[in-house]
Amino acid sequence: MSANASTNDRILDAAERLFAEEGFHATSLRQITQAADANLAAVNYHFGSKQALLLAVFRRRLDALNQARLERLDHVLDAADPPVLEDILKAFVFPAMALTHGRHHEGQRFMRILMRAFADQDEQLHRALSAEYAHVMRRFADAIATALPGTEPVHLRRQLDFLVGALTHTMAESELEDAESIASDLVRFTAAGLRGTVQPIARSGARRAMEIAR
Amino acid sequence: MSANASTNDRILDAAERLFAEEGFHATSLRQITQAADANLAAVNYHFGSKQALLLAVFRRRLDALNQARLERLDHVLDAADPPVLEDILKAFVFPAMALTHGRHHEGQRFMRILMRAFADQDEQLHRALSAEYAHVMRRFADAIATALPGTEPVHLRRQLDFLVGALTHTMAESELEDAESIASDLVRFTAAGLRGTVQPIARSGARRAMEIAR
DNA sequence: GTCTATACAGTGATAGAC
DNA sequence: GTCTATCACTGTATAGAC
Repeated sequence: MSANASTNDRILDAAERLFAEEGFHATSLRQITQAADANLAAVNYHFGSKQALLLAVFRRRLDALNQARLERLDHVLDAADPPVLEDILKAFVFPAMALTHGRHHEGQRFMRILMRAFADQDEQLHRALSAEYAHVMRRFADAIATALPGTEPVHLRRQLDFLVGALTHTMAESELEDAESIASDLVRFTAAGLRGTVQPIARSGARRAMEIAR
Repeated sequence: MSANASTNDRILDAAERLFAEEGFHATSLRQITQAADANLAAVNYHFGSKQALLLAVFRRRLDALNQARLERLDHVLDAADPPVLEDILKAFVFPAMALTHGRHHEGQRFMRILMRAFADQDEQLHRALSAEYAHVMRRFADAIATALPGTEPVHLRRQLDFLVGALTHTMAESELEDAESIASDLVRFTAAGLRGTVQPIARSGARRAMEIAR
């Protein structure tokens, strides 16, 4: 299958596999190009640098992940109004878990790179990805605000960061046997954390109107 | 001050500073030894490898951090019986935050390396540190179980992992201006998460005895 | 455009002299 | 203990072939 693929794709596939198996820095471009049946210089030609190659590997997976999240979120928002908090959180957590435990072993590998490189490295990659998927975070924050009216936006963004941290850490850490059970725990934990720390905004006209409307 | 220190310490100081400023892989042993006024081969002589040097840098800080955590935990457990959940969580979170925002700028730098290398790299460093400080995690898990009787141990360990993930992610991410406010949010969030997801153990003799004893 | 061969400066590590 | 010299290897850049 990868034999017929373009050089670009063969390099991406080989890089993802090797990064996950050996680690980013432990993998040399010579290993990658050899596995991809390409010339050493092909990496710099197609991607610019080793760092940029890593970014491309990420993007391919994260695009799919975040699209799956948003689609699931849409379904949740269509199903109930106001939406159920737990369902929103599941829409965020479960596609990530599915990625690591799909039938393709690649996904499982991938999340280890994700977790590792999410923190590691050059600041650039991290900031690039954060900015690229900021709109996903905002859509989830908005949805949660709908499910939990009266939430202070600043605190909500922070708490979403708590969730992201817990999720990535757990996924990279756990032995991945009982991933579904862990995901459920995380959703329950986060829902309780959010419900328990709702910061009602200072009483304003809008807030009072909302109370009346209920 | 570092002029009178031993070669070993001068290397550690220089390495910590440079790792934090430039990143681990971006820092060469030649830079470190030059800054430490030592010979290139001194690193391998004193520490064995660049990786082992990083581990030594970590250990020096984490020993202090976890000792501070445990001391504060002791005070909490002495102050009230059963202890207050929030106080236990503060004992875990605040020393970490203080480390990043101490008057010494080193601390702030350090936490960025921590977060980065905690995920990155060789599995070895990560596992080594996890094992080394596992007893700290257990003491906190035990304390929380005391504050929230009826908690299922398995879920508690998981939730502590949620806290660790959220903490490291947030510390590495946040702009560190309002660290204290973030730390408070995290404690409140985690406390709510824990209280909201207490999994009472299946009613057994032990459980019933506990209820009677109260 | 796509790919290749080759060169280059810099890396971590090590063996052996002092 | 410390230092010098040296090694194999790295990511990157470029000139030129198809």
